[in-house]
Amino acid sequence: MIKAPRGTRDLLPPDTALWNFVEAAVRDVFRAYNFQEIRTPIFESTELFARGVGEETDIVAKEMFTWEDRGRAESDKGQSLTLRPENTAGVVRAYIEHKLWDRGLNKLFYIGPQFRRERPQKGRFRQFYQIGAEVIGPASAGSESPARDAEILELLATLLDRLGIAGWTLELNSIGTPEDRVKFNDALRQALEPVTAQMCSDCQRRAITNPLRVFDCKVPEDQPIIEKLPRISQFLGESSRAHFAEVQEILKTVGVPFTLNDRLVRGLDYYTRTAFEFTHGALGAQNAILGGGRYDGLSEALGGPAAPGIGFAIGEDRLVMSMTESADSVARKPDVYIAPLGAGMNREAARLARELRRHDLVVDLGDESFRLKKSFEAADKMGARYILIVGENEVKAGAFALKHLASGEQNTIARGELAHRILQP
RNA sequence: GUGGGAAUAGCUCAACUGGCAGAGCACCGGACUGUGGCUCCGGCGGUUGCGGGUUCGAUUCCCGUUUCCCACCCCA
Repeated sequence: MIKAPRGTRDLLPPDTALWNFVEAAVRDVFRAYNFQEIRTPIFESTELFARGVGEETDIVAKEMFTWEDRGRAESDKGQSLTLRPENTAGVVRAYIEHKLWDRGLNKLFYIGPQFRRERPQKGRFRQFYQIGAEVIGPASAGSESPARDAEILELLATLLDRLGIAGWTLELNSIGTPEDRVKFNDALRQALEPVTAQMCSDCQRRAITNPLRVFDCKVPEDQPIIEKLPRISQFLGESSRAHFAEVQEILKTVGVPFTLNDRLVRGLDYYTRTAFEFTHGALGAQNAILGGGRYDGLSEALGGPAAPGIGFAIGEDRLVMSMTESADSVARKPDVYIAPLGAGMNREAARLARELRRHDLVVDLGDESFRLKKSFEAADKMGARYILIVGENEVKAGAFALKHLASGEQNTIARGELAHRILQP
């Protein structure tokens, strides 16, 4: 039997109803904040991710689905393409390619699949779905303002609350400008030098390759050492410090709770200043439900003009997992199930179904070969509100037996009255 | 990529130290000719993930492999 490839899965009904419910709510919230949708290709030049996300990141170094395209001619080498492992780089590429700075501040959102060649576990898939947004534009359009950071965070709090996700935590940090980070990195390396030997093997490796990641260490024995290391907050320049303070002030003003976490670092190279993560307890080790931050230098790194930006990506799979809403409760059930009874009744049923559907009713129907009992069982199973019996007697009389399944109340209703009657709750 | 656990009917799970592969739910039919849910009766459903090995005999033991789960790495 051919199965879905490792780390991929089918989303089946009724789960798809829950996904659509989430996406509809998301679109609704984005609309309120004047975000507009963007759709970028599902694969891009490998170079985009190498330059945008960073050669040294795990994502680029070992988690991409990459292949060599064929050239136009036999002799052409063809270019290296990659299934997108995230969507920010693609959006910024589109920003540059279509000169979107002419539109001032761009507030864009996307919903779609991303691909990473990781080992699957709970809440982690090789094809997973992200809901994300990017606010990007020239600084003159206000793209750099702490008001944008706060707006994004407030939007996210609104969205999670709206979806009924209880118990989320917003963790917030500023990782400064690249210049701030250079100073911090130097200090960190200096502080680590004498103590590295006492730390776990992972930390010894991190101390050399990416000292920031030492803060991710979960080994208990290392914690006292880590506690004494310098923090990024001590190295923030005046502008980063003021920017971060204002973000916090706005959040307090609008009443979005957050906790400062100066050990929060982001894995992608393009992040600057504000960095954040929303976590949820019900997700096991993959407790990050969404993450994001500022990327003021990304556009330039991709060969575009200066275009500060901030964005986030929600793991839709994880978001759905942390919801308490059941898929069944959000699925729209048929208003009426039509039961044709006896030879020739499929035609009458089809005519009635067409009429009722024009009134925006959800209509399903059986088959004239079904015994009535079977039609009732089918109507019950799909959760229909009414069953409408279409037999010879009804057609002759021009009035039909309409039964409310929950109450058992049954009436004979004239054809012209049916839609009106069913529309009532 | 590293370490550990698991895989038996559509789903959730049984099957003693190796001895005829089962239950509940679901599905189909009947009891009940045009009236459902409840009940009762019957039926369908399996290469025990896949491939090898040991054995008279393997769901059970061994090896390999695939997938899932848990953790690490990292991230959404």
